[in-house]
Amino acid sequence: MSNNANSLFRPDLARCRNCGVRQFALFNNLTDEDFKLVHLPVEDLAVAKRGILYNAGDTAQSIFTLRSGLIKLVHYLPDGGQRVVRVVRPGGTIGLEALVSETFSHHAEALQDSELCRIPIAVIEKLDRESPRLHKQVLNRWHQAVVESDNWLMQMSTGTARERVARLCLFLTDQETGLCHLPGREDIGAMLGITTETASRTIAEFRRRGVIEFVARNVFRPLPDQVRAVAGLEDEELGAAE
Amino acid sequence: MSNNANSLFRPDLARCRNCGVRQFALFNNLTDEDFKLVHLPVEDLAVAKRGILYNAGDTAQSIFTLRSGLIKLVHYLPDGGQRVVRVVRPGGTIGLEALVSETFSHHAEALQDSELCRIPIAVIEKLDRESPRLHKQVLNRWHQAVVESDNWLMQMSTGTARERVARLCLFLTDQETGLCHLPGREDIGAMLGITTETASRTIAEFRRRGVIEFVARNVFRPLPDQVRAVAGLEDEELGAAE
DNA sequence: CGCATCTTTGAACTGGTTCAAGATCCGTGG
DNA sequence: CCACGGATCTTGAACCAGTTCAAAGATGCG
Repeated sequence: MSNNANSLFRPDLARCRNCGVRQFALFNNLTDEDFKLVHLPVEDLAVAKRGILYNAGDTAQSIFTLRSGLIKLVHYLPDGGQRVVRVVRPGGTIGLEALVSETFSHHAEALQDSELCRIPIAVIEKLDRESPRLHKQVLNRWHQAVVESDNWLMQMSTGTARERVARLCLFLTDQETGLCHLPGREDIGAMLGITTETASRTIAEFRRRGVIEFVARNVFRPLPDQVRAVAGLEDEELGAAE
Repeated sequence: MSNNANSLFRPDLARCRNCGVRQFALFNNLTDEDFKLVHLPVEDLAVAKRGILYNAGDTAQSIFTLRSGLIKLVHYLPDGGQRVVRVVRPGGTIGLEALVSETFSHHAEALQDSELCRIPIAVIEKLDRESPRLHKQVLNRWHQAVVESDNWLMQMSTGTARERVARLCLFLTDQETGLCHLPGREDIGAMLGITTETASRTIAEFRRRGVIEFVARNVFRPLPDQVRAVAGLEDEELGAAE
């Protein structure tokens, strides 16, 4: 909320060009020309695990790019339960609806400690008008959101509990380390449309059958072939955004 | 594919302004100014029930606005089964991905005889560049797609079979007539992630319990309060897009 | 009329839920 | 440093919604 123009936040977009977050970052392919157009502040922002980025209905004046961590977008059900509608990984864009709506339409909560960039919609709107490149980027982002939404439905709401958990493992596996940080069982339930008990049991079974190896609390090393087999896909790619 | 500039299709966008499809139509709030920018053909297009609008992977050179009927967007599963990812009602936009991708990413098939407008992406891109109004519209449409995708997940992939079928009834009920045209049981299954048998049984049960009244083959009159009660919502609105 | 397709219904089976009791983890304060 | 208490995770057993397999009606079309 507070628009502190103080030293806490790195100003300007200059840094964006060298952003560690590869192709994904919203501003990745802008020219110097483009950057000259903007002098509005882009804030660095950290959200701790379990922290709320925003709630549904909050007035929306910024969109966010996720640099590291993991954010879940949630709808609360009439009965008080929750359903995870999508999970955003580093490089993803969060809260695009700010560009067309007064308020956010989900609850955005961190599943892991996360770092983000908060970009005021004024910046986007200006660039959107004046830089064809960014304009295309924005449309792309939106497309991305639809694609991910559809995939989420396919992957996480279709098939047996075993298949879903396996797909979630693949989705959450870091290509670099080959490790998979699972969220709490309750979150898993809300993502897959199953109960926490079933989530727990299924994971236990995977461990017994050697589909995944225990590494640390809620951290596992999936055996790729095994997991894929259980997930019911043999060739499809999953995980790599884009 | 064939760009017949012959008499078969109404040219120009002049008609769009008076389009029967109310607020929803993509070009609803353009000015005369805007319209003057375009002279490219907008084709009328009819697709019969079970007809294919496009397949996943088809080269995408147009987007579509649905004037009447009902279109399902489908993903085929590795095992040959299908999953309905979204259903578009009159006023909705189909194939937006054409604006950012070479190809369509779903299969689009008519659940009922449907009438659409095919709009070449060149038209959209031109207007998008030159008319801020349409530009906003396009973003809005994209937002709409995400919202509908999320809702679809919530409504059709959450809760018991009874709840899902009830929600589908509400979704498909025409406010004008109060009637609900249900698609084939197999389609219902693919929409709700249940088997055709369960779909059939559930509908039969609804009939017995007087939740819906039989009108004609696959046409029912839902008792609104009853259905809502079963759907597990008492106050929420469902159905009215926007 | 006759064949193909779709829908309904039945009955056995099963994956997942539910409810309940332990086990494990973790922060807190003594 | 350890012991306590709350939260989360695991496991068990009974139950039930939904699946599966199979067969009998409908419906529509040439």
